[in-house]
Amino acid sequence: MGERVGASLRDIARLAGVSVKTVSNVVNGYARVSPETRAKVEEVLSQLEYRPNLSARNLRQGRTGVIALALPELDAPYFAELSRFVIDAAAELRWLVVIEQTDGSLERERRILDGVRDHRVDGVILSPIAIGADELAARTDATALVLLGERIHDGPADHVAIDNVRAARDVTEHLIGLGRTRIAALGAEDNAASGTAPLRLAGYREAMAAHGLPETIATVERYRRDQGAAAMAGLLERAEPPDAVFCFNDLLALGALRTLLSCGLRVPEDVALAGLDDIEDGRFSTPTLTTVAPDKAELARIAVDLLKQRIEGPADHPPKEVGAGYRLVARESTLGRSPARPRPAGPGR
Amino acid sequence: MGERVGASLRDIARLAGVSVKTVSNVVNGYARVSPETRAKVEEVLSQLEYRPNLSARNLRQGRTGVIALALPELDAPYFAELSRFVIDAAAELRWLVVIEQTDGSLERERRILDGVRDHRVDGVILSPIAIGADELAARTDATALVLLGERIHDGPADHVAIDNVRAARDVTEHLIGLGRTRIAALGAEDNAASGTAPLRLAGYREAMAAHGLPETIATVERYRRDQGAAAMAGLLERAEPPDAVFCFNDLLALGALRTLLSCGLRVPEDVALAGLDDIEDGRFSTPTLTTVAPDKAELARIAVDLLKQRIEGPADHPPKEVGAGYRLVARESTLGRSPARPRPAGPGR
DNA sequence: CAACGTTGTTTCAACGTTGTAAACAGCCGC
DNA sequence: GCGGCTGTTTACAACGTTGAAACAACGTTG
Repeated sequence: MGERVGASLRDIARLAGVSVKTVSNVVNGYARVSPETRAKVEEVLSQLEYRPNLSARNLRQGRTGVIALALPELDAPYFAELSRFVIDAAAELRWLVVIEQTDGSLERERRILDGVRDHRVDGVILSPIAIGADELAARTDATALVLLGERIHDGPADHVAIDNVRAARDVTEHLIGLGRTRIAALGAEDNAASGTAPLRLAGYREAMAAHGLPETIATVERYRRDQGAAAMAGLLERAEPPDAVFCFNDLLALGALRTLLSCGLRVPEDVALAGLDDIEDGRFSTPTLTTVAPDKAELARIAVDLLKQRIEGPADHPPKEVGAGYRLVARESTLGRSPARPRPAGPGR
Repeated sequence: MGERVGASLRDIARLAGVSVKTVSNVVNGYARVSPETRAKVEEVLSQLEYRPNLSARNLRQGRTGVIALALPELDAPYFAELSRFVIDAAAELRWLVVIEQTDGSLERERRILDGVRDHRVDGVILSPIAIGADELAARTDATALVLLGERIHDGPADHVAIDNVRAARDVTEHLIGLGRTRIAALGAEDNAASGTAPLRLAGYREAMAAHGLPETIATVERYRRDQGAAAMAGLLERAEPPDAVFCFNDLLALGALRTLLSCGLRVPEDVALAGLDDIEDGRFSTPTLTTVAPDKAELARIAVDLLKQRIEGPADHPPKEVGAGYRLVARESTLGRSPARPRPAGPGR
C-alpha cells in the first residue's frame, strides 16, 4: 500500500513529446505556451490524472502550504467552532491546517513556537495561555506567527481578538441593568501570563467601579465546566451569595448553571448568569445562556489574512493588531423565560 | 518573513569536516559512525540548531508524516473530542494530523477519498456519512484508508467502531427496563448511505420487537441540536406522545431535552431521554443525560494503529474490522434526579 | 604476506519540482 | 541571405534528503 501510482511531470513530458519544463509551465499556467502544445499536454495530463507532488514543489519553493493552528484544547466547544472557521478560511488559500493542542501548558506552547515538531509549516496561529509577551518577543524561529484571541498591546506579534475589556464591561453593565447588585466574576486565573482572563476581569472591574458596586471574584485554573461548577459552589458558600454571575466563558457558565440548578436555585430569578463565547450549548441549555458572541468567522478570517501577509509580505513590517466584532446576546439566563409553551419552540439563533 | 534560516546537512557537513551522508547518518542514528565523528557532528548540529527539512526527507522517502482526519464537522462535540484523541495517538508516531470537514456531503467525501487537495498524506481516517460501500470499493487512490465510527461488514476498507447495534439495543432495553412502553427512536436518517443511523435503528428495533412493543421513529437530516429539538416537537404532536425517547446521539438528545423542558414537561418523569456518544455537555445538562459512552481513546488508537499497519505493512492484507468498547452510563434523564441538595455536587464522570 | 572481512566514510544518483539562461524556430526588414 | 526580433521551448541546476554502491584503512586469517 501507499505505492505512489502518481504520474510525474516526466511521465507526462515523455508521452506528450515535450520537455518537463513545458509541462510544468502548462500545469502552472505560466509563461507562453502555444495553444497546440498546451492542448496536447493537457490531454495527457488529464489522461494520466496528474497530481503535482507537493513535497517536491514545496522543497523547491520553500513553502509547504500547511499552517498550524495551536489551541489549548480542541474539545472545548469554542475552539472547535473557531477551528472550523479557520480551516475554511485557510482552504480558500488552498492551505491545509494541522491542529496542535497545547493543553495550556507553557512547555507545549514553547515547543509550538519553535517549530511544529520539525515539520515545516508556513505559519502558526497560536491561541496562547501560558506564554508571556517577553518570551514571545525573544523567539528566534522565523515562522510567521499570529496570536489569536488575546490582545497584548504593542506585543511582539500580529494578533487578532475582540475587545475583551469592553465585552466584559458590556456584560457586567447588562447584569447591573437588571438591578442586580451582588455581581460576581467567575473565571479569573491565577497563573495566566497571557490569555484573556485579565482583560475580562478588568472590564468587569471597570463596570462595577463605575456603579460603586462591590467586587466578588472567583478564580479557576482552567476554563472547563467542572471548574465552573466548583467555583459556583464556592460562591454559594459565601456569607452573601451573588445574585448574578458573569462567567468568563460559556463553559464555566454552563458548569455554574449545573450547580445552581442542582441546588434548587432558579436562574435567573435567584441568580442571573452570563457567559462569553456563544458556544452552541448555550443556545440549547435550559435556561438558554446570555453571552457575548464574538464573530468567530471574522476572527478566523483575519487571523488567516494576517498570516498570509506575514508569509508573503515584506519581512519587516511591524506587528499589527486587529479587532474583531462581537455582540451581546441576552437570553433566558438573564432575561427569564417566557412561560411554558404548549407548542414547542427552538431558541433563536 | 519565512526566510529559512535553517541549516542544512550540507552546512553541518562543511563545518564538521565530514560528508553530508555522514551527518545524515548521525541525525538518523543509522549505520556505524565512530564515536569521535559522531561527537563532532553532534556538536555542530546542536550549535547550528539543525532541523531536518521534512519536505526533502518526504520527497526522498515518499512519506509525508501527515495523515488526514476527515470528519463531518469539527464543531460537533463528539468529533471534537474524538479528534483530540486521534491527534494524541498520531503524535506518538510523530505524525501530524490535518483536519478536513466534509459537512456530510457526498461530494466532499469523494474528494477526500481521492486525495486531500493534492497534498500528499500518508493516510486518511474518514468518518463517512454519505458515501456508500460500493463507491469505497471502487476507489483508485492508493492512499491508506481507515473508516471510523461505522461498520460495514466485509467492507472494502479497514474500519473501527463500537458495536452500534448492540449499543442501541442496550439503551432501548434500559428504557424498557424502566417500565416505559411508548419508546421513540429519534435520529433515523433518510439519505445516509453509510453512517451509523441504520445500525442504531436496527438495535432499537431488535429490542422493541423482543418485548413486543410498537415502534415510533422520528427522522432527522443531520445530527444537530436544532434537528433534535424539531424532531422532538414533532413527536409531541402525535396522538400518543412517547414516554421515552432514544436519540441516536447526544446532540439530538440535548435538542430534544430543550424542547421537552420548554414545553413544561418533566424529564424523566414525563419523558425519559437517552442519547449516545457521551459528550461532555450531557454530563452537565440538567438533568444529566443517560447515554452510551464509546471508548473514544480506544477508537482513536485503533484507527491510528490500523492506518499504521496499512501504511507500513504489506500491500495486500485484507481489510480488517476492529471493535471498540463502550458502556451504558445511566444518568438523571432516565433515572431521575436526587432531590435538590443544599450542598452542590457535580455530576459523576 | 596475500587474500579477506570489518568498519567507517564518501561519492553518486535520485525523489519531483521550478527558476534561469540559453537554444531554437519563424518571421520581418534590409 | 543576413542581422535582429519575437515567441516558444529546452537543458541545466538546484532545493535537502537518503539508499546503494564504492572506497579506504584497518585487523584477521590461512
